[in-house]
Amino acid sequence: MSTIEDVAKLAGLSRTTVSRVINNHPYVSEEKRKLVMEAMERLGYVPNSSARSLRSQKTELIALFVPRIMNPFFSQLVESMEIAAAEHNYQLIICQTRYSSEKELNYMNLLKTKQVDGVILASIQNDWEVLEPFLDYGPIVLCNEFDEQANVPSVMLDQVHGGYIATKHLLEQGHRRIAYCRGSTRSNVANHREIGFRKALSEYGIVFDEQYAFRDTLHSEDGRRVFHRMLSLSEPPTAVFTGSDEVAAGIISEAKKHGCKVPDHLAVVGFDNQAITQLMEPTITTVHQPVEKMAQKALEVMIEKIHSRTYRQREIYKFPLKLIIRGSTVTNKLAKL
Amino acid sequence: MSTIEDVAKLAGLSRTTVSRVINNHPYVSEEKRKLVMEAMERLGYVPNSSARSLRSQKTELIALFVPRIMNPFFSQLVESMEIAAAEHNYQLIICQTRYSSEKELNYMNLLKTKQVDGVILASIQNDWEVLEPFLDYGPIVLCNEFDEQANVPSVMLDQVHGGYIATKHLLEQGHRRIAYCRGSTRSNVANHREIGFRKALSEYGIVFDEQYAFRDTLHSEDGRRVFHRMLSLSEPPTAVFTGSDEVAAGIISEAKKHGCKVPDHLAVVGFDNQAITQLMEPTITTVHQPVEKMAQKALEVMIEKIHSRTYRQREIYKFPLKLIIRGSTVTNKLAKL
DNA sequence: CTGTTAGCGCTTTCAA
DNA sequence: TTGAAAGCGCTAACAG
Repeated sequence: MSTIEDVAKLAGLSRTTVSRVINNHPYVSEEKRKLVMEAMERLGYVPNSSARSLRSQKTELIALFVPRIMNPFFSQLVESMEIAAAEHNYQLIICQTRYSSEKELNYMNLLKTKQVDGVILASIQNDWEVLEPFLDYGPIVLCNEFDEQANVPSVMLDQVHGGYIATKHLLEQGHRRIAYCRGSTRSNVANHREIGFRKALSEYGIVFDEQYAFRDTLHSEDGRRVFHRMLSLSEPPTAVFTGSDEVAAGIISEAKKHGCKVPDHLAVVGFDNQAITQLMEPTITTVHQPVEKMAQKALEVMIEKIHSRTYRQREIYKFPLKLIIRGSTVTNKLAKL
Repeated sequence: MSTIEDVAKLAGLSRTTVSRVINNHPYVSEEKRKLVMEAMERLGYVPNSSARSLRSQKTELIALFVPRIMNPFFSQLVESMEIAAAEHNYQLIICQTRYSSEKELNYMNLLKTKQVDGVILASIQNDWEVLEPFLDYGPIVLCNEFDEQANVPSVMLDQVHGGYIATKHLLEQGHRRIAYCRGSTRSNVANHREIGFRKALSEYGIVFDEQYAFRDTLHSEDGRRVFHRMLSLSEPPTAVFTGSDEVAAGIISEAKKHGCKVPDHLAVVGFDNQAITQLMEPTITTVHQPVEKMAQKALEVMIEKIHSRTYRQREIYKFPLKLIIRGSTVTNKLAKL
């Protein structure tokens, strides 16, 4: 394991000069540069990153917080973020909070102990006042999630609009009794979608009926459960807006199993535009989210913050969502038009 | 940003004593320990991890190489591995090779530069002789993947058996013209499955017909493509064994679209037991892989290697696979028995 | 253009 | 049971 000292000796120069070559500093003669390069080559020298970090107070590491990776939305976010990070010579440390505020808080220590240069939160499990003090130690950027109180940059999607266009689509198809499935109760993403949902309803003079609301639906199994609960209502809904394609797929699968036709008896809208939407029968109407763009932007903003060292500034970057109409809300004939 | 020095001063003690308290060393009087704890508390002190790493030559970081995260199999692997790592107080750095040997090689420098304590390869893009020299810098453990040449631990699944039981199941259903879809051409995982596939065929006296082989099938779109290519054969297969549930789902979706009944006209076996297998209609017969167990074991082995510092030792840990029979290979009536 | 020197914050001998 | 001091490998004033 050779050090900068070894290289310096072999090249017959000082550590400083070697360091200058490594970091592409100016004021090194071409001659000495060559000497250093050769010595590095001969020794198979690579700078020790702990030493570098200690000295420069930079780790080139960013922590990304997600509830869990298996959720396809977050898989995609992690994938896009890792690619973006690599392009900027940063590495990504993955932290799964598993929806636990305790775990989240624990992972926040990565910032305090200087293990990472910054934290990107794609999920928030604690109140902002709990997280805020960590800004003393490094930048925090919100990605996908959003918090009213947070005095940091947020890169997000227009979830209000997402909820709105999905619901409006169902209303335009003539539906009036529309059920609503959302994920985590504390997420602002879900809150915003609900606002859009209600806005569309109210434009059609419909008052939202709480019996049609289902909270904490995350997986296909939840969808199956919801289907049965909807059926058991005195006036079952004719359409349902869900917060995820998996839930939508669960509802559709269970509906078909019980002879309930989609979309004729029950129209279903998903969210995320995952692969499954094109594999189910009928294919699933859904809302496409520009995850890749969001991830890239969040990473750029993070890097900018790391350099500028101004962490407590609220900035909002919002990307649009797009409704993709497929078979689960319109009959095949129409879908093919 | 307080340092160990600040704590020492406030407590009226030496850095050494503070360090002893931090690291739970013996020979610290209860009285001084309290003093130190209080001082740390008052200052909100947390040890700087770069300094620690530099001094102790440990980062508590492990790099996990995967081709890409979006693939549900690897999502699950990453998820399980992160949980296992967290339990052992290690963090995971994610490296997506995107099937590129160059990117893989580039990421290997994390080991050389001491940014991580070890590398877990869940995918191999370079010949072993290229990777081997990195063992001078730290441990490498193979997880899921396997290489004949590699003189390091491998934690793997019995893919030969997986290919065998899946194929045997199809043979038992009476199929004789069985097509075969596999993923990446250089993966040993796929090679092993193919060995199992051929073994089952030969037990039934069938010589594998290369026209039934489809390579590099990864996504549902590939499945759709394969379906059409199978149809165009003079003697189309009556069953197909695939290397992934996504490909299987693509085949099934396309088959249904063209009035081909599954499993009556075409039986399909997937691999991975992903969520989609229970959502498709028919549900998909597949092979379950104990990903979580494998991930845990790989992590344990890695930690053991980090401590023992003996990296060049071949050890094989193999976990069994299980066939899960569903609707895509047996008619509904039978499936319900 | 190059070298000397002083740390970054921590752990660990060694001596008391 | 405690502390002084050395040094992990690197970068960046500063001086020349």
